Amino acid sequence: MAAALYQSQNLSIYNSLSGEKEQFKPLLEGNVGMYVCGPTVYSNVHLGNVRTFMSFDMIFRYLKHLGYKVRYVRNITDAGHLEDDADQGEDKIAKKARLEQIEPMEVVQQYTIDFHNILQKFNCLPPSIEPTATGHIIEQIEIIKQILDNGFAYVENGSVYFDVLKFNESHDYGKLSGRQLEDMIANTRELTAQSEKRNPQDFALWKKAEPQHIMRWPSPWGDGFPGWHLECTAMSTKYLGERFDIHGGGMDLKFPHHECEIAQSEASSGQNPVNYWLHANMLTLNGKKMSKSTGNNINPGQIFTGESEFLTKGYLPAVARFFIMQAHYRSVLDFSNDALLASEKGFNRLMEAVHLIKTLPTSGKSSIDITTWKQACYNAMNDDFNTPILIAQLFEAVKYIHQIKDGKATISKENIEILEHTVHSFVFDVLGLEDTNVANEANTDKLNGAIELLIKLRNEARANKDFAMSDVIRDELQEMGIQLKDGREGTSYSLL
RNA sequence: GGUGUCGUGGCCGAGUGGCUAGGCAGUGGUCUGCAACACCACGUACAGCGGUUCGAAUCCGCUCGACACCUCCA
Repeated sequence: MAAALYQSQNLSIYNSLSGEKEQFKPLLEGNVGMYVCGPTVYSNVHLGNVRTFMSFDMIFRYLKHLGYKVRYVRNITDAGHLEDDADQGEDKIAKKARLEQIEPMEVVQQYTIDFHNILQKFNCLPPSIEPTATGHIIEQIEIIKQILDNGFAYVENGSVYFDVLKFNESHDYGKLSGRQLEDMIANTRELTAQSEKRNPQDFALWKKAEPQHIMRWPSPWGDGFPGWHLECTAMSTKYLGERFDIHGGGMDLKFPHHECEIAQSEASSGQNPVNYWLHANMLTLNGKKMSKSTGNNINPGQIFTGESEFLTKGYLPAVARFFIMQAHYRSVLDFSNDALLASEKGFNRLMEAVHLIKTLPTSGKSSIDITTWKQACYNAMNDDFNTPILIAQLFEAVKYIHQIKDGKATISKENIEILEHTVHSFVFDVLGLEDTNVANEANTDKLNGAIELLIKLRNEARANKDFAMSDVIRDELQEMGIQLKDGREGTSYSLL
């Protein structure tokens, strides 16, 4: 068996916990456990959500490409996510169900399906395991018991709260987000409502269900429902263990959500749960964070149709994915129609070149150093998944491909296989860009014949200097989205 | 107010002490019946001010500005 790629490639990852790039070394050689916080399914995903999941999809894909066996767990939050983190307010899903007068699980089902559909359109691979919060109530209760036993939580009127102050005496609450508990306390606003919590920094592990609350489960503390932060701890522990390699999520979950996860694990199992914390940055619109509540957002489906005040036309999902991959996952990226337009052109140029590879002539010798180029692609990805640099390298390959085609460079049979394989691996497998030509393959033969005929007729007209006729054929095909290209070796076409 | 990130050429967007990022747009050229497409060539930019250094967009300080988290959001 050939050695896995990861043995020769030196992957380093920016770890939010240390604030530094670190060499990646999984706990168990050849295996990676990765947990990513999934959506709360109370409304349609917006494009900002998609960016995060797409970023981790790319990471998942690259790890697999390197030969790691990856267990990728991404949850569905279908209970327990309250409207604010002060542990007040209604459950988001229950509220939606009340407003629409349907069962909470209907809400969950509807938006889970929407979530899956959208991610599939963007060519995101499904995770290895996609657990739901409501499916893991027992596990959550068990963790609460442990935290209580260890003295880091207290019961108050049927609810259980995590005792942050107590925890901070022996542990470091705030190490992920770089906060000091003292600062947090000093900056806490006065709570108007009287709280059951001993301290405003404390967070709910289990909330007592009021009689009208429909999403409820029995527990040692009475009927209630689990706290939002606890779900992720329960599910990651169950499927990846008390310690695992990678935990990801959006930047906005760093505090308090991920900070609380660390605290819960340390307070229950005594383990610092995660080796590498990864945070994907925000996607902005008009320079501001996309947000469901302010209306500054765009639904992914609108990108395909162009039905949005922010867009002049629709775009292929692959174009949107290419646009997102052109920025580093840790950078803020601003979404705009102009940027998408530019990406569309670049994407098309890349695809054209990819399709040219199999038509290239080979020769005995290569004038291009393919091995060095290939390693440059890996170096880009090994440097904290730097997809913009990878894409720049892919455009280097586009240049090579044209040089070879024009006879300005040569490539050996052996090297062209490396070129083709590498380009395909990175474009399709790692970046997850969909081949725009494949979709039409079924009709290609018939279409091909018809267009070839038109090309033949047009060229006859041109030979007879009947340019009026030849231009009609050319222009009307153009209208239909078929572009004729007059080249040195005759006329070819491409679908726009 | 606290914490953090960032400010790159017309636009998007990498990089990070000395060596071309890349894409889009633009200009010139090749090709063409004319075009389109395609390809080739071309841009020395890093908020401002000071400092460190042989040398800084890259390090340090200050100023200005933006964004994010602290309060639901990926």
